[in-house]
Amino acid sequence: MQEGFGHGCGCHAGRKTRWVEPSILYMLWEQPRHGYELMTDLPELGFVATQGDPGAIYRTLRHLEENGLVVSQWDTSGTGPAKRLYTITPLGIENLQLWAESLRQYKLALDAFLEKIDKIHQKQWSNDETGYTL
Amino acid sequence: MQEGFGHGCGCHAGRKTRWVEPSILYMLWEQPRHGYELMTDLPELGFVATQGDPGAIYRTLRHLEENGLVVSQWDTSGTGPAKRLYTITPLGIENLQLWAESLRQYKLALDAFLEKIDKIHQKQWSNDETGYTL
DNA sequence: CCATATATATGTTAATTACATATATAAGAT
DNA sequence: ATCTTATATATGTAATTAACATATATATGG
Repeated sequence: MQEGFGHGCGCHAGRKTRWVEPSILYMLWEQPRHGYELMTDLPELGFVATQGDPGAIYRTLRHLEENGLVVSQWDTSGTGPAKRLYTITPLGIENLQLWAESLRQYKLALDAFLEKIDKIHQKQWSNDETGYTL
Repeated sequence: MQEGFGHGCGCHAGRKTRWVEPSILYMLWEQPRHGYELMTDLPELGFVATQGDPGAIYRTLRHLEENGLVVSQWDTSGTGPAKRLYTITPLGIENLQLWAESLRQYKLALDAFLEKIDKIHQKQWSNDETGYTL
């Protein structure tokens, strides 16, 4: 099936853009962390909901490390199994700034679109040419 | 290869979220149009860049029609080959309003994230603990 | 020694993006 | 006549992301 929609009627209910990559970079820019910490703390960022999707975290971290945007070292202190402590690199910070720029551009487009889309309600209630109601 | 990135260094340069579906629904809410018109006019919306990607338009239109959000009729008037004229349905308008809501939620998260991410520049220039410069 | 919390990692499917190309009709130029 | 161009719709496919499920391993507490 090709849904990702909700009510079986084809209506929109849940496409998401989580921006996992810039979110992780930002958290690591604040301070070095390990994967599990990122997984639990990212939702607090208010931007990504990665709870129950640890795959997104660890795959992204490995991708970032392959490209030199973060580095990791094993941390055997503390309780529980060994953890990788990830640290952002200078290249990673540059990359995060690129993300910031492109997200700002993105915001401009989104704001413009929302302003247009706001007209729907107005017209819908004031001028019902179509003859159907919601 | 797994890039989609720019400089061969793994840095961000181009992930896009075009929101083709709500954009098409909005254009059809303004007035009935045919596919080619959508393809050429959508970039003016400032949100999607679908020039050179007609596939996105026609596949989305068929998907929308399958789910009853738009209907089409052949238009043989005018010059050139016959064209399908697409019209949004009441269900499509409801769907567009769902999109509007979720995009507004999305905007809130994006704004919050951008506010945080703005701190990068400040800290980078004022307090260079790391010892490297950009 | 068993359940639980911590921690990392892999696998799979679906959806979207991005790009390329195929098909067909009509108008205008040579 | 036919060649090029503009119009118009449609299909194919690879790459990326999202979404979900599951596997592996270590330490702690009962």
